[in-house]
Amino acid sequence: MPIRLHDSLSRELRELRRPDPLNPQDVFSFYNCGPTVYAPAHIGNFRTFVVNDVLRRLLELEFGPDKVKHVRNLTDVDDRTIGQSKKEGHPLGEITKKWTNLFHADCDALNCLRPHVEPTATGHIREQVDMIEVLMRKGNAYRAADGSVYFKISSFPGYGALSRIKERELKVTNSAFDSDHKNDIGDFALWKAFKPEDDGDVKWSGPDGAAAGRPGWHIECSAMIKKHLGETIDLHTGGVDLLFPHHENEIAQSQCCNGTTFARHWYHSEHLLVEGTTMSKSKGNYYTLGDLVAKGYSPMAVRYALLMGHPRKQLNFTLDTVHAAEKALASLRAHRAALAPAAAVHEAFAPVIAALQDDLNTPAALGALFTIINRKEGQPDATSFDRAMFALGLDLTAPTTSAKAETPGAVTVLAEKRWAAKQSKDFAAADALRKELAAAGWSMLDGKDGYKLEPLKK
RNA sequence: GGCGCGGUAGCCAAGUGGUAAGGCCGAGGUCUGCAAAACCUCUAUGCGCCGGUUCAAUUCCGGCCCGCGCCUCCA
Repeated sequence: MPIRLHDSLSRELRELRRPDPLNPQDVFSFYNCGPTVYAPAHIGNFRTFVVNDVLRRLLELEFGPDKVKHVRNLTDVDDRTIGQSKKEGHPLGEITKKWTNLFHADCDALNCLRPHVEPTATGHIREQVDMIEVLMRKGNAYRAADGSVYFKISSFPGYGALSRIKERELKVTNSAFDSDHKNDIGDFALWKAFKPEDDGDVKWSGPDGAAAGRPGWHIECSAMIKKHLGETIDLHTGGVDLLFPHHENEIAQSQCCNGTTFARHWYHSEHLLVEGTTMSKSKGNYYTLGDLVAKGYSPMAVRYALLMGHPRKQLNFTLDTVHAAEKALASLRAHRAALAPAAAVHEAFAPVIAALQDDLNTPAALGALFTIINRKEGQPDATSFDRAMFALGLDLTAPTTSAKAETPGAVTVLAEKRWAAKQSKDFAAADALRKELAAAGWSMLDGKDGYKLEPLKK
């Protein structure tokens, strides 16, 4: 069954290209815009990366693990990274390394497969400069008075196709425009001239005829895609917010530079909302993975929660959502353990994969999963179940409560006392101690030969 | 103002021109000193509102109301 995916450019459901099975060199090229490493990524960011991870897994299942090349970049130089570097008083490279490490740890905890290549903007300055020089030679870019280089959108007739920018009335506040050096409000920076007051010591020598400085944001993706995946790629993805201007600008740069179609297929995942609105620190609804883990939720439950909504619809994330996810996951673990190796029904969980192949319908896939599990007749096969788990990226062996909070000594004392009371059948005392533990925020789970302590949720 | 998306049970959320998946919560039950877990059963005569098309609409069309996102560097 082919994978059908919504294409942001044509706005239609289209089949993904299948690599030529007769040509071993032919692989499906997949680029996913990655994070800017200047702060911890929040769960909204991770929604996009988790959705893309499901896509990656689906592509591997469908085409074969060696027939997919997945590239995701790290933006390690821009206003925000430089700003953070100045704020913390550490070199840019040190700052971006720190946040890259956390990003990787979070991705691992969320069971996201590592991309095959994870290029950085600072690692590809030469490639970016090369492209800018080509664009200048071809008349698609010009040098501004301060030595910056801008892309001239009027030189690219196809500009705006992705975002339908021409049909918009730009809400223009001219203040930003006036302080710039561009000829047209829509022109964007390919190369930004060095400004000592803003940029600290971050600069590279620029394209011929331009000042020293650093690349603009959009060019990095164009350059890294060209280097690692080629001039035309099969699939380019990201969050909806990247549609304009980022992806629009990438198309303009790449197509003017290379003279070829940039991406055959575009896919954008929608935003995550928290308690019905966008995340922001001031609203107190801004969550990182670490925040949720600190509240006692497991990363796998967060992943599950992020898959509970259709990727192309805004998903309203609440703590109840993660709680529901945690419970659902526990149920899946129990069912997996009960599956017999010898199965009566093979490929029982194929509908789960089918739902994903139909425009990455993750909530329908999860629904199908439980529908099959709840069926009374027939014993489904574990192999098929595991395949579905792989596609969704749900690792049922992952710890249920990660990074368990330290148990306070006083709580341990109470627990020991209660266990002793229980062993001596003094149930009244045991119950009283259970209440004390609950008051302290802990729950005691009795086992046959011992107990476990868990912090109460929320 | 422009572009786009959405309004389905207490919460989250699929879906279909023929009468509403699934998860959570809740209720009842089995089991267990208690709790937890597990298992069983139940939980939307209705899918924002008003019209229209149709034998039949939550699903198509029109209008209205409400919410959300984007509109130059935010996944």
